[in-house]
Amino acid sequence: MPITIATWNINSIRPRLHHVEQFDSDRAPDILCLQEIKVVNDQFPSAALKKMGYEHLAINGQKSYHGVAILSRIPFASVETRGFCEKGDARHVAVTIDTDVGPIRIHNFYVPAGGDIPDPDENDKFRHKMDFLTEMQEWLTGEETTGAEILVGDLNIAPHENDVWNHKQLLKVVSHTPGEVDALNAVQAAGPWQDVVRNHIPVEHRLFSWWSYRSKDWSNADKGRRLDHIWATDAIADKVEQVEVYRAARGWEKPSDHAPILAKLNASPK
Amino acid sequence: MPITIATWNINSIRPRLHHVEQFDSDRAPDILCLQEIKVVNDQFPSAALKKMGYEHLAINGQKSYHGVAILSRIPFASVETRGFCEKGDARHVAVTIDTDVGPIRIHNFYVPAGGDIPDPDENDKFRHKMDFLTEMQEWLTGEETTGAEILVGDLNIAPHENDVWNHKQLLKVVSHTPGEVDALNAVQAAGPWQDVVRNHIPVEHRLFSWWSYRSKDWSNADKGRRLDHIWATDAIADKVEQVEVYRAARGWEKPSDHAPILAKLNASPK
DNA sequence: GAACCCGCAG
DNA sequence: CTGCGGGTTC
Repeated sequence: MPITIATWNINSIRPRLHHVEQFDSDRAPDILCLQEIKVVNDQFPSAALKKMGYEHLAINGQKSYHGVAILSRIPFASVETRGFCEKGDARHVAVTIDTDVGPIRIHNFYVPAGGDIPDPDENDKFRHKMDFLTEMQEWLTGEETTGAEILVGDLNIAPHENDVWNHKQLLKVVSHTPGEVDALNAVQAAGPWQDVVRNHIPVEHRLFSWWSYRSKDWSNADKGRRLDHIWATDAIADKVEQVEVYRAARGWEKPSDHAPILAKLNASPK
Repeated sequence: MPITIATWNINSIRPRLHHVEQFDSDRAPDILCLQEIKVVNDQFPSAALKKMGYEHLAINGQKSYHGVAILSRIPFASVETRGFCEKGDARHVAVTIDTDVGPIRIHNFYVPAGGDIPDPDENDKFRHKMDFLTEMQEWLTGEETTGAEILVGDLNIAPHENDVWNHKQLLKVVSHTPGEVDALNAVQAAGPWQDVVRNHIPVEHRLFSWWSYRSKDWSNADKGRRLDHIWATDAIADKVEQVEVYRAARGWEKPSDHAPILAKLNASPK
């Protein structure tokens, strides 16, 4: 029995609970990592999600902004959260599950968006994004040695040319600047982690996970970016059998601006 | 073919367009007078309403607050709006239609709510309400001599004992104070106008058109007030065959706090 | 309780 | 464009 892991920036859980239900009934992931839940833990709709079959919840919530959660049908052996940049922002939660190929740790990240101007001196939000990536890289260095790890989330960076609808035009736009891409690559090298989505859908193909609310005919115009990622350490990367961007969710009524991404892992809960 | 005229404080047209559709499919009034549309004319959903059969629209809109409109299946011979209290508030629109009993002018009013404290010295909003009623009375004096007129709207006053759920308790509450009732009676005498709703449903019976959002079990508790009215001049009052408060609308999802009121007029468009 | 605005953030 | 929060009005 494979384990399906999904990641989705839900852009607030409260007006989107029904979207989670729909996604669950369409794809039924075993583990669903959410970002931007925008609620404190007490207001998270835990009861409804447990009813849906997600009996195990790891929530790192926050009022109004950010906030991450991991919903799971599989019990957690452990749960941890980490603060970054001494900010008190809820941007990380991790769980460990026990499987027939050993324990697997799953990190769920929400990297700061970074504001409009890609200059740390002019823009505190961009500085925060870059600092966050540095701290992430330092913390995660040598993860591979601890075993099988998955890292998912809204990393707010589209690294490859075909991760954006127009490479040239976006080189100066926050999310696709060379500085950000370098920083993201440094994080990736720290594990080292493999970009398992791109292992299955090579960089020759365009692939997006986010489309701005501002673009009317989003699907036809397709001015998207791949901001959401699923990574795995070498120890587990070749167990990923299949990946999917569930683009349909972007077309639902009052959607999140992000689509969920899924990875099917050849491993069984133990 | 009788003409059905309805009045409804819709509490913002934008989140309530579907309610108008439902009301139209349930009762199909020929003329629907709305108050508190809360949009400027350009943002009024004219296209959708025309599609619904209301090909003739007289809109006096305003950003955020107030705003009135008359939707009609019957063409207008003329349209007019009037400002009150030199405030620039959009609280009045009138149309004239041609019928087999001659032209009929229909006034649509949204009288100021008046705030919390029923004292013009302490409360500018209450002063504005009282001034508005005085100006209304002066302007409308002798309407009867000009022929057949209908006056509808949210007048924000419940004149009779059985127009509120508890007469004694509401004597000091804005909407049912003796001062307001006197002022409303003075307006009514100015036409003179007949309260055609009370012609058909005598004052011995309780009758409400508004229930606060705050009261949970609104229908059972029934702590309502009759703030919405349909009046007619002597020339036309006896042509009113039937009236109804369409209470069902208050029970719909995300409703207005007001229910629509209808009057069936024994006259035909010409 | 439910609209509106505004400012902030994505 | 769409979310949240805080202030205001009805």
